[in-house]
Amino acid sequence: MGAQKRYNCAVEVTVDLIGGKWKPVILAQLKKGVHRYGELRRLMPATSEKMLIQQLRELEADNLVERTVFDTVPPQVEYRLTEEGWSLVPVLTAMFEWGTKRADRVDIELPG
Amino acid sequence: MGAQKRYNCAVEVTVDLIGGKWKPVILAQLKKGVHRYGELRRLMPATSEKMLIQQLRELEADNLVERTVFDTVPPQVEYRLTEEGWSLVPVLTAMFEWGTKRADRVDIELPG
DNA sequence: CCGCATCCAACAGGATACTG
DNA sequence: CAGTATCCTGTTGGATGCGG
Repeated sequence: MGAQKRYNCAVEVTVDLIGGKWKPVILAQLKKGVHRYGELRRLMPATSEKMLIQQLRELEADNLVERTVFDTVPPQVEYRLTEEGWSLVPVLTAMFEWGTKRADRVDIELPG
Repeated sequence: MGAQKRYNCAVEVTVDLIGGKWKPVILAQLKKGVHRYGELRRLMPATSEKMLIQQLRELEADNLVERTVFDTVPPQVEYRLTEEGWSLVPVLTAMFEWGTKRADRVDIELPG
């Protein structure tokens, strides 16, 4: 176990886990609260189904997100942050706040 | 001006600018101080010349990094954060600290 | 020393159609 | 509702060699 990969900087570890286009966005949404699959889809309309489910699976494998299935009809699946996921909040918050300020400076429109 | 692209979340703006495998690492290195090109290469041995120069150019174009050329023999080029780049420090710090703790939890070795 | 040019492999990501 | 399966494309990233 451990030591499968070589990192020269702690930042690389973080990038390896939450890098990519969508993971930070998914986590930021889940930071606001538990969400069903369909809710996430609506919150992230630019993401394809494939990417969303794929990234969710990877986040689950890395123990950052927890998936709960309710055996109902119709099916219901909830996603929430794990404790490890919650530990990412400072990163997510910093990214959200910087993005907000940058959007303001460069005149980018953001919803809400 | 502005409004070239559609974002549904402020986090997407940040990912768009400092996403990818190397930009956060480059910025984290420059946060520690001004560095020459060769120094960055040694600090990031896993990066190819092509990627390093390419990412530096993009960071420069986005006004996060400033490039200074000294007309000497041999040539000397310094890279430093711009004011806009410095505004990213909370993000970089959060990523560094989370990576450090995660490495500790999962038993990953980090230099220094 | 600080790059650029070229070629190539791998993977992240997107479009579409289908299923329990 | 919550996914799967398949196919396809663009970007990321690596290797190598050359140039001011």
